[in-house]
Amino acid sequence: MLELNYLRANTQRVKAGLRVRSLPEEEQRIVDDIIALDDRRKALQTELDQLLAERNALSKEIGGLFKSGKREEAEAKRARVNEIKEEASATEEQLKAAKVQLEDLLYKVPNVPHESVPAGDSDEDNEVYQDWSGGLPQLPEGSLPHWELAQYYPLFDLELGTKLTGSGFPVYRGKGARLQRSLIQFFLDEAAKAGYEEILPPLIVNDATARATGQLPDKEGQMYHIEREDFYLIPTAEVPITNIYRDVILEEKDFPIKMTGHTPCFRREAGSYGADVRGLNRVHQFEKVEIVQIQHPDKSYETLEEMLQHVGGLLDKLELPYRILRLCGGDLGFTAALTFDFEVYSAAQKRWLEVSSVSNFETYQSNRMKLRFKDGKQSRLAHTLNGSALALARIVAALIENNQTPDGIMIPKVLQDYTGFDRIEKKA
RNA sequence: GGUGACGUGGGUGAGUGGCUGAAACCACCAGUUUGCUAAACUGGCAUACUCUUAACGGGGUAUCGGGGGUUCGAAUCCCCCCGUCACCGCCA
Repeated sequence: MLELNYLRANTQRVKAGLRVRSLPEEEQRIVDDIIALDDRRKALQTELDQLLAERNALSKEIGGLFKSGKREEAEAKRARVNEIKEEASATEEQLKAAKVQLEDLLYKVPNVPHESVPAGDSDEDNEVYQDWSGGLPQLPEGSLPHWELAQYYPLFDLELGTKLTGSGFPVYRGKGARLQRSLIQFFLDEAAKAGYEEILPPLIVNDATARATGQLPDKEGQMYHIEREDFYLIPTAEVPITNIYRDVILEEKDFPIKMTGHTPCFRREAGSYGADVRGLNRVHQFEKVEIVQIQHPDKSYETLEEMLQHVGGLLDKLELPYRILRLCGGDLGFTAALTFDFEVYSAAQKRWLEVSSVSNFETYQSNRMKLRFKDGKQSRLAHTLNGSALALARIVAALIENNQTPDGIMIPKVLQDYTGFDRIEKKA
C-alpha cells in the first residue's frame, strides 16, 4: 500500500495516478477521505496517549503513597485512575476502528504509476517499447498449434489432466516433461550466472505473506485457498521469496539483494474463457522461474533495466522472436509502478503470448512488508522488483509451434545439453 | 495427534508485581591512548506512533512470541493461540 505520508504530501500526484489508470472520478474522493480519517486517527492517538500518561503518573504516585502509609490519598487517586481507564478504553476503541477503516481505504488505492506510464484503458493502449526487429517466422502450410501438436508428438496430455484433476492441469509426458525440466534448469543456471541466489520456497503461504506482496485483499479470488489452515497456494514464487525480507531492516551495503526460484504457480483464473485459454495458453498450474530484487530507491530503475536485459537474453538464447511492451495505466497491475511485458510470437497461433512481466513496485510492497534499510539514522522503505525468467507453459507452446519441421520439433541449441536430444519425433 | 519444558534487545543471558525500554557480557559504531596491529579506557547502540521545533533536539505512548484478562500498576499472575525443543505415536 501507499505510504500515508507520501499520500498526504502528494495528493495531486496520487490523484493524477488514478487518472492514468483510467479509474472513475469518484475513486479520487477516497484520497481526501483517507486524509480526513487520518486526521481523526491522529487526534484520537494524542488523546489516548495523554490519558495513559496521566494514568501512569498516578499509578506511580499511588505506589509511593501506599508505601508511606497514606491510604486515604491513595484510594482517592485510585478512583481517579479508574475513571481514566474508562475514558481510555472508549478512546482506544474509536482509535482501533479508525485504524481499521483507514487501512481498508488505503488498501483500495493502487500504486502511483511511474511518470513514463501512458494513460490508457486496456491492453490495446500498451506501448511497444521494443519491437521485434527481424521478420516474423512463417510456418509452412499444415503447421499446427501446440494443442494439436500434442496429438502427434510425445509432449503433454490435457485430457489426462482433466481426468486427474480438472481442466487446466496439463500432464507432461516423455520428452515434453524432459523439455520442461531442461528449461527450468537452464533458467536457473542463467540466473545463478547473473548473481541471483537460488531459493526453493514453500508453495503454500499464510495470510500475512499473501497480504504483504499484495495478493490479498485485492486478488483473493485468484488464489487457491486451503480452508482448514487458512493457507494459500502461491500464484507465483514472488510471494514467498519477497517475503523472506518481511520485517527486515537492511544496511545500505546489502543492496542489491538478488534471489531466484523455480516453483509451480497455481491460479484459479476464474472467469477466463474462449480461444485465449486453449491448450497451454492459460492453465491453473504452470512452472515458472522468478527473479526478485530488493534495491535502494535511487537505483531501482537501473535494476529494472538490468532485469529486462536478463529476460531478453534468455529469449535470445532460445531463439524466440519477442517484443517488449510498456503497460499502460489501465493494464498495469494494482501494486506496480511500472511494468514491462515480454511477448513471444507464436507462429502457429499467429499471436503474441505473454511470457514475462517485469515490474518495479517501488515502496508499495515494502510498505506492507515493513522492508526497510538504514539511511544514516533514519530507516526508509526499500524498493522491490520482480520478473518472470521465465514462465514455462507459454514458452513451451511457442517453442514447439515455431520449431516444428517435417523432421520433428527442433530443440534450440542452448537447451540440447540439458535435454540430451536435439529434436522430438512423432509418436510411433 | 499425546505429554512435558521453554519463548526477553543483533547474540548469550539476568530479571517473579512499581525504582526495568529492560542488568551484565559479546558483537557493532565513534572517540582517547598506543611505532603498526592488538589490547585498554570513555561514550553511543531498538522499533513504531504521536505532540512540539525552521532545524538540531525535546516530551509522551506502545512494544519482553501473538491476542485477551486480573490489578491503581504486568516482562513478571491467569486464559487462549502460535512457535521451538525433548519423549511417545505415525510416517516420505
